[in-house]
Amino acid sequence: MAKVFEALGDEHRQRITLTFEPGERLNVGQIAEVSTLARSTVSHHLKVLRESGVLDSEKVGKEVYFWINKPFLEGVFGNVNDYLTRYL
Amino acid sequence: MAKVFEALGDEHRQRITLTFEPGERLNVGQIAEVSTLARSTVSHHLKVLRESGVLDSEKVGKEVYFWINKPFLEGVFGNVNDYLTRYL
DNA sequence: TGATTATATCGATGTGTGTCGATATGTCGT
DNA sequence: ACGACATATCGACACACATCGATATAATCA
Repeated sequence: MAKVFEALGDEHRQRITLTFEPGERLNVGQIAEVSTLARSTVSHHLKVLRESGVLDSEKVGKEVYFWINKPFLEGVFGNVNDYLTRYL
Repeated sequence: MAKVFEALGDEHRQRITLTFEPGERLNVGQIAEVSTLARSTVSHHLKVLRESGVLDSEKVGKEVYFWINKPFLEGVFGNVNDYLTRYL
């Protein structure tokens, strides 16, 4: 959960995360297209986001598809909200 | 709101934030005592946290007291939760 | 098998930022 | 006014990390 803040603390990774529309799956190339960064750099950020749990990924053929790990994020930010509401 | 993630993306700033007990107000010295960092470094992190909105502060005499900006955080993470629930 | 495409990794570079000690600013008490 | 204390700012340094091009790995197709 500390890693989530660390991952989303980067401007580019925030932008990448918000690129996904509901239920959408995108591969590295598609994300790199709408980004100003090099493909290798995008690949690096996607790795960070996946390792933090924000994104999940699956290899399909030669492409790797990423998507928002919604259940995980709901859990994390649910905890944050619980903490805040308990915090009188 | 991007700044909140940026502020909480740092390990030390997370620790500082969690140091506060409900309703508690702490000055720089008190936080520096329970931290391994130098006072000037703690002061720097507190500045980042205040500028992001996570903390609020007030000068009382020669000391500056900080506390969790709970309404602000509730708003921010409320938005995050709204976004997640709308995100089917 | 060889060529092409998609992605990841590697190596190098530059920049940002965390860190500290020292100094400056501001406040209280004497 | 002066000294003591709390905090902020400054200057310098070190290190982490973002970035890129080039190379490596993997998969599809001819």
